[in-house]
Amino acid sequence: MRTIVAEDNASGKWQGRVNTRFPPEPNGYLHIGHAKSICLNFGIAAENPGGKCNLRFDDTNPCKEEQEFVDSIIADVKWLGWDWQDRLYFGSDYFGQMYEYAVQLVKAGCAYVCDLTAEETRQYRGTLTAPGKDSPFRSRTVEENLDLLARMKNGEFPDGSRTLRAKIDMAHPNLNMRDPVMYRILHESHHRTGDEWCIYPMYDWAHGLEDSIEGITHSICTLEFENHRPLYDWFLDQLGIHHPQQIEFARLNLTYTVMSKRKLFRLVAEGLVDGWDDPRMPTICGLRRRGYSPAAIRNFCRRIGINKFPGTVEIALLEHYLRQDLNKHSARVMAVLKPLKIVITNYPEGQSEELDAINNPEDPAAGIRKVPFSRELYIEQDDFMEEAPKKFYRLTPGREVRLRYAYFITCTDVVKNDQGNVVEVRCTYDPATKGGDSPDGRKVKSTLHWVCAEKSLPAEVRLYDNLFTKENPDNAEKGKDFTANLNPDSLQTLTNCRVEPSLADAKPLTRVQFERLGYFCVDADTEKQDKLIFNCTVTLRDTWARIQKKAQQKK
RNA sequence: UGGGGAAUAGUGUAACGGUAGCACGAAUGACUCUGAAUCAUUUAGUCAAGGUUCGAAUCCUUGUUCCCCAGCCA
Repeated sequence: MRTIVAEDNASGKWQGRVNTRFPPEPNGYLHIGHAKSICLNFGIAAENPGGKCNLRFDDTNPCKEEQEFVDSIIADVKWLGWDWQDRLYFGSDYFGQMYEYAVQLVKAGCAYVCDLTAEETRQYRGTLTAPGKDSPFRSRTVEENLDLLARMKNGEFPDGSRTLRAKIDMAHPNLNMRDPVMYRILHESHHRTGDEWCIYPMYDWAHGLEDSIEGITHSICTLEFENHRPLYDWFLDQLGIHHPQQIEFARLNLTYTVMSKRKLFRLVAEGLVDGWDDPRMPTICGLRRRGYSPAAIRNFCRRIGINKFPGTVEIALLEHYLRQDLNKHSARVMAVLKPLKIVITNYPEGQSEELDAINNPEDPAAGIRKVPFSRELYIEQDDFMEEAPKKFYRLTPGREVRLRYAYFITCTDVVKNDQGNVVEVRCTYDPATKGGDSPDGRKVKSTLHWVCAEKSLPAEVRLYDNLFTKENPDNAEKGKDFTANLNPDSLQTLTNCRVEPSLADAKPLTRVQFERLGYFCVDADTEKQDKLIFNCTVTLRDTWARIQKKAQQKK
C-alpha cells in the first residue's frame, strides 16, 4: 500500500499530494484495531512530504451517534500522538452539498424515489444466486422524482415510507449494485445538525462524497468494503467529481481478545468488565488506563504491517513492543506484592539509613533516589522457600543473597505460625556489603527487591491476565458464545502490597517498573479512593516462572 | 450452485523472474546488583498438482482451503 502511494506520488497522479483520512463513526470507543487504521492513515501522510491526514467523523446515522463518542475519539487519536491540525471534519457538514449532488443524479436519470417498504426492498433485491427485479417505481419521471425527493427532505413523509435509490442494475452479481439506497427518511435529531434534516445519506452514498469534497487522494478502508468499491467508483464517476482511490486492508485480530464493537459493547453492557476503560479491554482508553504507552502501540502497528489476509496477531507481539518501550522509559522502584517480613537480627534496633538507588539503568539522566532501610523489611513471599528446589536460587535457610542497592543477607532462621507457614524470616547482614557490593568479590546467586517495613506505603495492586482463556474467544461450544470463554481469573486484586515511599504522591497514569516484577501504572481510582492503586501493565519476562511451569508439566 | 478477495516457519510480515530475509515466539549459551534488559547460536516456511523458463513464492492452468457480500448500519 505504501508502494502505491509512493508510486502515485512519483507519477504525479495527484499532483504530488497525499491526503488520507481516518473516518470513524462516533458510535463507540476506539480500540487497538482502530489504532492500526489510525497509524496507517496518519503514518502514510507523515511519510510523504506535505502529506496530510484528516480526522473526519462519518456521522450519517443519528440513531447511533453521540457527542460523547466524538470527544473520546478525539482524545484517543490525540493521545496516540497524531495531529490533524485544522482538519477536523464532520460528514454531516456536507449534508447540503450531498443533497445537491443527489438532485444532480436524479436529473441525470441515475436515481429515483422508491416507495417500497424495507421488507419489499429486500425481496426485490434477489439473493446471492438469483437476480433481483426492478422496483415498480424505477421508471418514474425526473420531474416526479425531483418533486418527491424535495418533499422527502421537507418532512412530508413518515420514516421508512420512501427512499432515494441509485438506478444501476437489479441483476448485478454484486448485491451492492442492485439499486442501492442513497437516502432514507429518519425523523431523528442529529448530534450536530439537530432537526435540520429528516433524510440521512447511506454510507455508500456519503463516504465517497466526503472523500471527494475533502480532496482525499487515498481512501483506505477495511476489507469488507471491497465489495463496495464498484459503487464508490460509480457514484463519483456519475457525478464527474474528484475521485480518490479506495484501497482495502485487513482489520486487526488479536489472540485472547475480541475486537468487534458489538462484542465489546456486550462486555460493557452486561457488566462482564468494568466499563469501556477497564484495563482488560482492548480499547484505547482501556490500554491507556492499563499503562500502555502511545509509542508502544504505534511501534506495534507499524510492525504488524498491512495485508489483505484476515490473520490473527499474537498478543505477545504487542507485549513485546510494550516492554521494549517501557523498559527504556520507566523509572524503577521497589514494591512488594505479597510481603514476607524479614528481620535483620544483627542490625541495630531503631537504626535506619537511606541508600542510593538508580532510577533507570537504561537512562543515566534519570538519576538516583534514596530508599530507606532498617532492621525490619518485607521481601516477596515468592523469593523465599524453606526447601529450595534445584534451580531456585533465591533466599533459603543458610543461603546468602543480595538485597538490591542494600546489603548481602544470610538467612539464619524462620518463624512459623500454628499452621506451619513461614511468617517471618530471620537473617544477618554483612555491613561491609553496603550498597550491594562485596569488597572481597564474593558472588551471590540472586538479588532481591525489598521495602522498609516501617516506611513503605500500603498499596493495592491489580494483576491482569487475558480477558479470555482461548486464543480465539469465538471458538465456543455449540450453543454458547464468546462470553463462555471469559477468563474468570483475568483480574486479581492484591490489597496488602507495600511500595517504597518515593511513590507517595504518584499521580494517575504514572508508569513505573516494580523491579523484578513488571511495569505498573497508577490507576485513576487512586484519587477517588485516596489510596495508592496500581495496575499491572505487563509483567517482566519471567524465566523462573517458565522453569516452574515446565517442572509442573513434567509431573 | 452468484460475485468480490486472499493463501510464505507456530504467529505476523518482506522478497515484484535470479542466494526465501526480518520480527515475535520457542530452545541453548554468555553476561548480569532486576531469573529483566543486552549479546550470540539454533529451530522452522512458499496451499496442492501440473506447465512456461537456464532459473518460479513471483508468470500460466487446474484444484484445495479461508474471508467478505442478500441493513432503509458503517
